[in-house]
Amino acid sequence: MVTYEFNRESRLLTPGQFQAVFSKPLRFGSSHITILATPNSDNNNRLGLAIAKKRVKLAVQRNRIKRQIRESFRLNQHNLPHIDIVVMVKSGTDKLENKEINQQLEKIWRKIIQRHKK
RNA sequence: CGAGUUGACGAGACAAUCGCUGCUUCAUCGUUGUGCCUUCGGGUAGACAGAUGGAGGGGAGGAAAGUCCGGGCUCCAAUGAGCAGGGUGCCAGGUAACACCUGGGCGGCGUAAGCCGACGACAAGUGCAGCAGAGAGAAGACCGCCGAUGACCGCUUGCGGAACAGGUAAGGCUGAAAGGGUGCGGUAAGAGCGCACCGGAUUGCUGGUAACAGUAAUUGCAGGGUAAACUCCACCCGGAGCAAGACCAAAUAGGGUUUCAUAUGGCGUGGCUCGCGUUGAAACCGGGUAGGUUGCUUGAGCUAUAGAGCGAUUUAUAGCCUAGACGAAUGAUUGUCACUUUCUUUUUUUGAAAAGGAAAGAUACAAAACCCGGCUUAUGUGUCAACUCACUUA
Repeated sequence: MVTYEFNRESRLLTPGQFQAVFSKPLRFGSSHITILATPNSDNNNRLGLAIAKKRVKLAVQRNRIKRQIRESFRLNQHNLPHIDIVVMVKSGTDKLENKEINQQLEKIWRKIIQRHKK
């Protein structure tokens, strides 16, 4: 079933859920973005964002990056296996344009899908 | 038309597709909660929760920022007063309050519109001031001026000389600052020594609510600066914050009460005895973690009209509801237009300007986190209004 929805069930909400991902992650990365992933027991993919104030200083830039990640996740989630994901960001990401962020994310989604098939 | 000042408004627009989050409404479901009925088996309802789907409508700012002031609200503590500590500081008004705003005064800047100012007191006590300079606080003879008077030398015996005693703050030098300023008189030279004007101080009068201003008389001038130095004076201030606070409340562990069961008991240690340790079931109660709900947006609110006031502001009436998220929504992509920058073409041309085309552009600063009133800082730029100066024309 192809869905483009993104509601509260598609998000990591509590510190416990975040800890579960941090404790035994599979790492995927690109030059500016790191993704931690763990298989989950639900029928959903769930997304969590960890955009540190230390890495991206302005609130406006943090919001922009979060929205780009969410949008990309929303459009690609039907291809992914059932996993929990935490996206982290490195310094300098606020200098990237929306298109560049998207390209990096799509690369990572492909990596995850390949890994899953094996 | 050019240069500028002040104030107000705006903060890209529209469309398509895919989404996020509240609200309203419609349809369907109803195995759950809930309501009603009950012969306690269940039946029934669709008001409210809930689920699914559809439709409509709302969804960041002028600074949301910095968290620098002031309040509301909440809890804690409270009878008042004082001390400590902190804050404010020309006057009057506005306000819930303020360090804010308005009007006024004074001082400074600007040709002007206008802008800027912690702008009480050195009276009491204590402190601070490098270098330079003769002297830095009831000052000071370094250069200079004088040498009338007294002493000295010369003689023409009342004049000259020299500069010893001494006089002198007008001039020079030093410094951020040298003990009122300018002019005339005066004098040996000078000096508020005398006078005129200006300034200051004291006292009175006039105007003003006041800050203050004006004016008259008196007084030769009253002994510097610094209080974002301690200090003094006047006034103000209890503490902590929405992670405040209120409510519901799992799982696991533990607490209390009651009832039942029962103790020469059971279990553990141990070969056994003694000894030591430990204790079953049910109901109820309170505390309370995770989590959830609330606080949470109707408010010192906004708009219009009328009245009061120079104004800040305020009064009355009418209308309106305008974000409430919580690992944190308000978006993404594409297209057209607008805007900015760059390049280029044509026309007129001294420079340059106008029109057209193309390319590029997270389109300035920056995003709510309980809510208001301010301040400060950031901000590509656009529109409008009032005013000032200069130039041209009449």
